[in-house]
Amino acid sequence: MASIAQTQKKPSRIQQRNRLRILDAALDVFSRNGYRGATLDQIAEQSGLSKPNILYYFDGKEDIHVTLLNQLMESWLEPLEQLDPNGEPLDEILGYVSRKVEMTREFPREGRLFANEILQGAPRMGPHLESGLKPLFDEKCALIQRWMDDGKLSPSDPRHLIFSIWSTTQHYADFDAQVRVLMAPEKGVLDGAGVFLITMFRKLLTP
Amino acid sequence: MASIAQTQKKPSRIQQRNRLRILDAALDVFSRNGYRGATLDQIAEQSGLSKPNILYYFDGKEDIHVTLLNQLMESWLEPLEQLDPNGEPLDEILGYVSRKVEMTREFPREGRLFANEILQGAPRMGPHLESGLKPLFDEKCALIQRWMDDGKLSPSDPRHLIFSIWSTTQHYADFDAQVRVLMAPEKGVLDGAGVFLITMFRKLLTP
DNA sequence: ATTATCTATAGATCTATAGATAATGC
DNA sequence: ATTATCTATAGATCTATAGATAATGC
Repeated sequence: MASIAQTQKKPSRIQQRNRLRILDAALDVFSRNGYRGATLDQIAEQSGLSKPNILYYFDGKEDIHVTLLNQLMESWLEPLEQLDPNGEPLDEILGYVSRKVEMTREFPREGRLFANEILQGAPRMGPHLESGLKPLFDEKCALIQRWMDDGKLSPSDPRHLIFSIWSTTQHYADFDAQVRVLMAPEKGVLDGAGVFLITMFRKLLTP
Repeated sequence: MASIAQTQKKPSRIQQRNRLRILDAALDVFSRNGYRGATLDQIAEQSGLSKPNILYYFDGKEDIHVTLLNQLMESWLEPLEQLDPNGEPLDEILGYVSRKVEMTREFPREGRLFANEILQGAPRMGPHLESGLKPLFDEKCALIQRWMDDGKLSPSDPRHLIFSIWSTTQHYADFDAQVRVLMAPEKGVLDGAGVFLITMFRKLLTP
């Protein structure tokens, strides 16, 4: 019962592979059922490992969850970080919208994991939001405000602008069950969404 | 142990009051923790009734949850129903946006309850979405499409338009924990949001 | 020798019920 | 008499650990 979780030898090949399998299975389970709705049994079955074996790789259910959230934060900030102060303002914002739509397409589970966490009041992510997201958010809001002051973008509140980009794009992952019912058997929902959203934000921001 | 839940005598005064207390407490608990994250203990404490007493009024945890979701569906459809085919198109849509912002302000718990349910794949609400929401959604999409065809509104996809109204307004309730971190100690966040969203949708839809 | 996995089970948490007792309305 | 509430606990579900065994790398 030499748990590896708290020691830090270099991880073996098997170890790396199994940790990845567990995290991938856990992402499925946590994003679909929320933290408390998820069970180690589900993660075990989904990953093909036994329950005790999972606890050999991680200190416990919470450890798995926290590991996922930490990874998530990084990939969540990245698209916003790419907003380039030296780029053409309208292109920069519309590019950001595009990237968010693509992330919704590629990482719907991550989006739902995040939504679950925030919906429950961000019990495990609160500090990360303060230390990681807040400074970046403030910086990019200031940048957008400058663009607006310079007349490069039609003026509005940058904070609500960013919120509306986040909410409209994430909607297609987070409320997927509802979108599916309402859009019937259609394919390419996200393509349509992308076109719509680019148009909307272009109209909003063109000076 | 004469449970009242499955019989249908006319409810006494005490009974009505206690059922309301339970439902109000349950709305708190379910909306904050999700279905599986909520416990009867929490609902009992929050409502001031004992756990067995709660099960005297309801058949079980699921019964309470389903009762809440049923009530929710009605109040959720109402603002959309009010879209008036005989009204001035732009005013109608912007009025709808306004009503949704107000609902976010007044019923944040209901919004989060709904978000939780959809996020988990709508296990208990799927049929309701099909039978209740879908027909109304289709009808109003057709109405908006007519307005666009008549040149009263700038053309775009009515379905994505409605999704974007839902997502931007609900965001302030569902992601409240995040909004709070980013908007710091500010008051009147929703007032600012309302102004922003009305402006955005006006620009999008003005022909 | 060390790393990885398994069986069995302890211990905590939760939903729900049994059965008795108190409160209320004719 | 009926309605409402309480105590006590059964039974299910879950996380986590103990302790033994199998697989792997020098």
